[in-house]
Amino acid sequence: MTDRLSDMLTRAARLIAGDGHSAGLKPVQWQALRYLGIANRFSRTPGALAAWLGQTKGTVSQTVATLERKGLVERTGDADDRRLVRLTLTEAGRALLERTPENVADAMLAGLTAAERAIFAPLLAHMLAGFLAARGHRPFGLCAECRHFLRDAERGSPHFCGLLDVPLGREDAAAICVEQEAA
Amino acid sequence: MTDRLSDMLTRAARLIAGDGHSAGLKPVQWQALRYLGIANRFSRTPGALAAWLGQTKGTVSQTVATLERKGLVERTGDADDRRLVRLTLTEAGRALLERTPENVADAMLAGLTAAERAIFAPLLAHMLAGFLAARGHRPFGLCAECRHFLRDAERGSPHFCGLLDVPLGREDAAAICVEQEAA
DNA sequence: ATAATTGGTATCGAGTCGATACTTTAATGC
DNA sequence: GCATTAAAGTATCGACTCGATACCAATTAT
Repeated sequence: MTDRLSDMLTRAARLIAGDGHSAGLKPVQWQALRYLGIANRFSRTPGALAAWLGQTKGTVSQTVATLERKGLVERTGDADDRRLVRLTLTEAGRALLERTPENVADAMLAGLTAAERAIFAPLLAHMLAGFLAARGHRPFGLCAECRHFLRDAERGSPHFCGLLDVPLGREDAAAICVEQEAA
Repeated sequence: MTDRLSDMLTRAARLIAGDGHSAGLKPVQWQALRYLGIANRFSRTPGALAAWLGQTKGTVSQTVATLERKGLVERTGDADDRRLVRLTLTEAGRALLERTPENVADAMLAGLTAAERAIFAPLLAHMLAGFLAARGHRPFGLCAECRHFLRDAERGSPHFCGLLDVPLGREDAAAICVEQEAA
């Protein structure tokens, strides 16, 4: 029997994932760029990006190289763990990201009313989280919703990460993290 | 402000659309194959496939060529309109399709209860249909749910297509059609 | 210390993908 | 009827994707 829901979902997915051939970039490159715009500083590495995109390290390495060649992303080595590569959006990258043209995902969501979105969002979240957990992939949630997140730490910085033992700025807390585990 | 729903949707889309690297095929090839398994005979052409996948004719032409080279699909010219190319799954193609391994879209949907799916399906349908209409793309619905569909035609065949002026078998009626317009 | 693990890169080959240009066949306009 | 326009496909190109394999360097386990 033909599963219409599955086919519909797959088609929608293709339309969304295949979107982004403007400005001389490819869909994955846009997604990488967008990820770097919403990930906190611990998560802006090739490895985390690979986990987010569901690709191999090798593939991501090339995508990052291309973005660097285009002057949109910068790689810098980490002083503490010298295996790590930190990725940063350049000014050009950030600028490009800000004037992103129409986006298929957003266009689709725009067709839903606020009420419908309020029903849709948790369903999608549940579906995605269940899948990721079943496959042993990282969920990538908001830092502030993590069980290692310590709100209003006493010292300097407003918050604190109990896992990495590191102070968290306001931007970090509002961003996505590879290490996130739901509270 | 970061739109978490949009990012979540995009990630899910990538995971689904990027799935299908088994059996020496690529994701698009699987999707093309699957489409040919659910499309009625009027819709099994390169053009309709391009519309379904949201790609250009040129790209699809190559994908089809690859599938033909692999012996999974056959092209035959149409006698009436000699511009048309009819695509047919070969035995090998059909067999491969039947023992398809785990599918990300299905795996995700499996995480929902029947009740959740019953809420999710119409939302997704609404979202997708709205987007397609806004962009002037074909919706691709069930033949039997088309406004040109005439149930229980008097003569030989069970049903009839008022648009193409052609009798419809039971399989056609239960399949997806490029020409479909909701009743 | 030595092994195992982790984070990344290099290279390869098949394939994707849009863009452009082109061919053949059908429909449309006088 | 015949010229024009439109439609369906294909050919070719160039940049890029993508997994696979192999590899290196730094870190962590034993």
